[in-house]
Amino acid sequence: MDDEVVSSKHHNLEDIARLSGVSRSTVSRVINQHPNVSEKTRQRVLQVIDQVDFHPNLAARALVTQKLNVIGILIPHIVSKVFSDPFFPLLLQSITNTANQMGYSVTLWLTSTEGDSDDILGQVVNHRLMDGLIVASTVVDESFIQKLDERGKPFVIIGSPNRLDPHVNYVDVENEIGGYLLTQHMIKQQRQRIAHIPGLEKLRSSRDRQAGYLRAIHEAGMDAIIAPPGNFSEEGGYRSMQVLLDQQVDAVFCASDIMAIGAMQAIRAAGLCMPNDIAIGGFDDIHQAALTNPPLTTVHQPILRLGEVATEGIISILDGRVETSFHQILPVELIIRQSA
Amino acid sequence: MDDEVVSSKHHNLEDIARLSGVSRSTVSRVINQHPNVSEKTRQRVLQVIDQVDFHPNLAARALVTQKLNVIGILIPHIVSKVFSDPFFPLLLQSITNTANQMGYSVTLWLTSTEGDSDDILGQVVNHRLMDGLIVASTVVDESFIQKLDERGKPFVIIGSPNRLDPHVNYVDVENEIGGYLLTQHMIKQQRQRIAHIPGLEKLRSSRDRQAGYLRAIHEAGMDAIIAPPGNFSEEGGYRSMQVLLDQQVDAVFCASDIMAIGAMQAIRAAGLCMPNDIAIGGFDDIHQAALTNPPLTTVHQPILRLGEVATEGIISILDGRVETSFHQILPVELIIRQSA
DNA sequence: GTGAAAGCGCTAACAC
DNA sequence: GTGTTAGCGCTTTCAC
Repeated sequence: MDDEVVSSKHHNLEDIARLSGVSRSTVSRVINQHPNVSEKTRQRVLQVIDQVDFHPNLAARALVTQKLNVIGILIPHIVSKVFSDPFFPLLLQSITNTANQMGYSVTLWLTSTEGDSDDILGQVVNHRLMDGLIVASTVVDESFIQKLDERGKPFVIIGSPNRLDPHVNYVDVENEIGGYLLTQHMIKQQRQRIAHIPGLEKLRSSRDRQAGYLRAIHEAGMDAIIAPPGNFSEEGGYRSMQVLLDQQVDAVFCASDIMAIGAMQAIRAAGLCMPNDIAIGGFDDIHQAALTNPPLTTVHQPILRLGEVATEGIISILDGRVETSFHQILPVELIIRQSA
Repeated sequence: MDDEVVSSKHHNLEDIARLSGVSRSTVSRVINQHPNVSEKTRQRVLQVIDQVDFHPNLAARALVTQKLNVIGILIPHIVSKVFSDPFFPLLLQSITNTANQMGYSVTLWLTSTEGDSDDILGQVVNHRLMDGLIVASTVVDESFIQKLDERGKPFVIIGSPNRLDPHVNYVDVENEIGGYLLTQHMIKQQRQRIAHIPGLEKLRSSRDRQAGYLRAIHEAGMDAIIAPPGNFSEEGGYRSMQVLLDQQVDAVFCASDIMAIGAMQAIRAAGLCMPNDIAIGGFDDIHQAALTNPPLTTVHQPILRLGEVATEGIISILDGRVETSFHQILPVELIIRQSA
């Protein structure tokens, strides 16, 4: 009857308790590192746990603690398109790594912003298998943010929300300053007609970069030249640049490196030379930016750090280590290479 | 005492039962669509559920059913590097979309294959908040597969495992055939010195594509010319191509489109013309392949379908609708454009 | 420092 | 067709 049956089923606290000659509660205390356990019993229990390779049932724990140690990442985008930009992959990587290191696992939600999105957003908001949420990029409409709020599910936004609600948590980079710095750099280089290729009208990050461009242009008393948005894609950058080629520009600030790469192709296709005929600048400082010909002058944004800060932020909130809302704006840096 | 208290806490089955004047079990039956409920009570209960916006606690359900409706995706890579290729983003998208549609959510694990990987792999294997796992790409060593097996956690591999175990589930594409078709196409075009740029030695998909290349070359009685592996990166393709430029090749089959794009840059930088001087072919048929100059001849692989099949596969297993192991090899297609 | 017992919210076997 | 009841595996008072 006291067989040492090695069943294929998972062990539970009761098993460990029996095998180490203590009660369930004591085993629980050991696992949760409660102080009130004698060193001797702790060792004995730990040894049994190790021996049978026991891992507690997290669903059962969640049922009583009301906490799963799971965060969600929501990317509300037609991702196949956006993923041609390394921004999201890098973000995913830093979020999952940071979360895993802090003992959290990560649930991924990729939704398009159109069509059946309501269903999926509802699915996300009401999903009971997450403690909190990181929302990456803010094409999300206000109603979604409000739904999250009503559900009482903590969340942090990467990128600033369109309407700045003081109690909404977010992490962002200095988009406006980045646009300003790069444009200013072009002005200092005596460029006469400096154009801008925006990303996506409805994205705040895109609008902020454009605002920085405009500030520098106006400070210098120059005329703004704004191309059609390039949708943050290589082809988009190519097409927007084609439009600009008719307008005798001698410098272009693109709202992303990927668009800058597209624009460079258009410039080369037109038989023009960089940076002599046209200077070009990007934003992001993705890996490829250093490998273009000529190497791309751009604004570095700390993508990995963005994910880290967002993750640490949401986890602080979930662990109750932070009560106020937090807004963090990470610094950018002008990287001067040869394209401008 | 019978206050209609609208508390901010979550409702539970008991609440719904009370509000609709039935027992917990009946509510449970309604939610789980059991047949034995009268239409009248069903409607009443559904109305209450809708009214208070009730969503069952999945952790509690999991505790009794032993099933969470969660699958994990494991990508065992230094992802920042691999993600420059749109393969994984597309895969992620199709897996999450398919899973969500089937009522599953998806947990993401990105691990590097080096350093602390043991810890994370252990974390993944022992994580109790997943029913099954999709392992994307097989740099995973045998010991990991064995661990999964021991844990009894069902899994399916995308890409063939290095050692073909008949009871291991996997989904793959016709890598060998793709390599064969493209090489054969170059042979038909009278190319004399056809080289190959492999991806990553330890990846089976890479080796299979190379095997297809070799089969076609040998059938034609030609000499094989194998460049150093390009690591599936654009720079890698560039560098491998530089090596080939010294060897008077007139055609190159690259194991991925991204490497082909890098190779094209090297060819252009050498002042050579495509396809006249050198024909070039890729593998994947990523979006950018149609936009290169000249447009890239390549082998189309159904990436989205790969994710769908893998997801449907693991879910069939989890839902007990399939008892035998399954191996599916999806067809590829030669896409002839202008580069070869 | 340790154990007994209650209960988290749900499902399912069993009674009626 | 519906209600009662016994757990699923864990944490957490409360005794001792």
